Amino acid sequence: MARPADPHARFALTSAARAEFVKRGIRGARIEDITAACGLSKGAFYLHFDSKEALFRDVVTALTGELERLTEERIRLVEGLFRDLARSRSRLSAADQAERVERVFCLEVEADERLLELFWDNRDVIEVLISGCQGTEFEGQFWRMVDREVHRVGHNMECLQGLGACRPDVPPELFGSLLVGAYVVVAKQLGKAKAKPDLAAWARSLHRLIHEGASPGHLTHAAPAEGLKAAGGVAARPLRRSGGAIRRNPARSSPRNRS
Amino acid sequence: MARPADPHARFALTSAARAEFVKRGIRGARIEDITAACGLSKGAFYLHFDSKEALFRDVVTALTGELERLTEERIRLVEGLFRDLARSRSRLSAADQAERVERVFCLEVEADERLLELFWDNRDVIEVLISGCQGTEFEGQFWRMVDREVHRVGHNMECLQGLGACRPDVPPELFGSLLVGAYVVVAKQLGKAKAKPDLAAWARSLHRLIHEGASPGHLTHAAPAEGLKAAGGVAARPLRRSGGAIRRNPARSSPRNRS
DNA sequence: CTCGTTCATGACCCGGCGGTCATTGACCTG
DNA sequence: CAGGTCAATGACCGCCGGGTCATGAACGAG
Repeated sequence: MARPADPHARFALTSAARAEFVKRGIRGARIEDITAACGLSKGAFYLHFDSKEALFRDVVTALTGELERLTEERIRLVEGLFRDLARSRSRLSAADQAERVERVFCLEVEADERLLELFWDNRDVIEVLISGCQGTEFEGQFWRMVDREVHRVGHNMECLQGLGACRPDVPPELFGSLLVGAYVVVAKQLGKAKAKPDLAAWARSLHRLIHEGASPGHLTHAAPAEGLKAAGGVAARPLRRSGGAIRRNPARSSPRNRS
Repeated sequence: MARPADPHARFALTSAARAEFVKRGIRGARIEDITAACGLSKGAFYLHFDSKEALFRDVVTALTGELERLTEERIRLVEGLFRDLARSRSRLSAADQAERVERVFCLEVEADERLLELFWDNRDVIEVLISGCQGTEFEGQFWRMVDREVHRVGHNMECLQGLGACRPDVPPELFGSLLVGAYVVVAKQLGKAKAKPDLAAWARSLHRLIHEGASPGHLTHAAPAEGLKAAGGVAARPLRRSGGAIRRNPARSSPRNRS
């Protein structure tokens, strides 16, 4: 009947807690600091949450849920395309096959763009998952996700190898470590970034670089792979209409901090 | 005069502390657990160290010192080669230039092999620096090193771009994030690894992959870059005599843990 | 206005751990 | 063997911070 609870309290506590977790980690954060930051008392905290960990669990669950959604979606799309390719492999012209393979790359890039947006919106939580959750139930969760992703990327590349759309002399997991590693580094950098970098351009550049390699002369080799039986198009201009993907705002793409 | 100190105590304490730090982080580790693990009392700890942090500082200083030595050595060698190249750029034949550029890659790979050995020997310390030092003076140290490395690699690639030995349409720092990111991921994986993976093969494969890209057909393009004035050789068989670098023991190269 | 309900407070309790120090006894010297 | 030194011990102290709960006050219903 009486005394309606402050409707902003829960949100205020969550925000303050996130900031405090970033600063001191989950174990290092003091509940009194969190409540003081939003003008409440320690007791008020326990009206809304059972513990620091419970609060963070809420936050992290929202993130992982969204993450899982994105991942399922991307797997659904890519696997569909792979099945499609495998089924009609003999019937499709080389050019058609190449076009489908390119669609895989586009899907991956687009999915990664969405992923990076999510990273940006939750960069504080990610920071905590990476560096600030020792001794809690969340310890290791980030790196388990990393392992999963390394594996997923590896699986994808294995499929592409089977289709002759990817060099077969590289262990698939190496692609995973490479790609995911880059994402780990930016994810960590986002935590310190002042302004939001152009994440989409970054993702496009990255995929293109991995695909084509660092050596110059990538614009000239239209030579076919043996696996795809003279597909050719994959190597040429692979990602999107791709135009200015790489080398759009070079400085902004990976923000540095400190001198 | 009397009662000589146990000569093994310091080492035993350090070892036990490292294990405990990995398990619980620096703040989470209890001094009594450390001393109990080597059959000593809490007081004994303070005979040898001022605090947990002081102990870990010793350990970490040894590692960073070695790291710095390796890095200085690699910079000295690579910069020397770059100066050499820049000075004699017009006088050298295209083939000679390409040969020098390839030497840069070899140097980098060899330096990375030594780096990975160091990672392996100190995988416990690295684990702590990554995940277990929140709230201590070591917080962020790992990621500062990562940033430095990203920058260093970026600088290298910038030099190579200037020489036409690296595609110029990629922001240099992107190479850094890519390469260093992969190292971060393995460094973390080493912490959980049961057996020592073939780190040298891994480093060779990685550099080669970044250089040549994932697309098939990398064996065929001998097309020249404009910067190096028809150098060509860089793209062909770039790293070492390279033979079986990639695809030697594919499963072992990036150890997985858990199912 | 009165009363009951729920929110909110912060003093308090308590367990855990870093760090200390009086005491013990192992070991060396003479 | 006696005396002296110093490594080693572990009981103890004090602080810190998570969690509780008696108390008070804000609010709505009647």
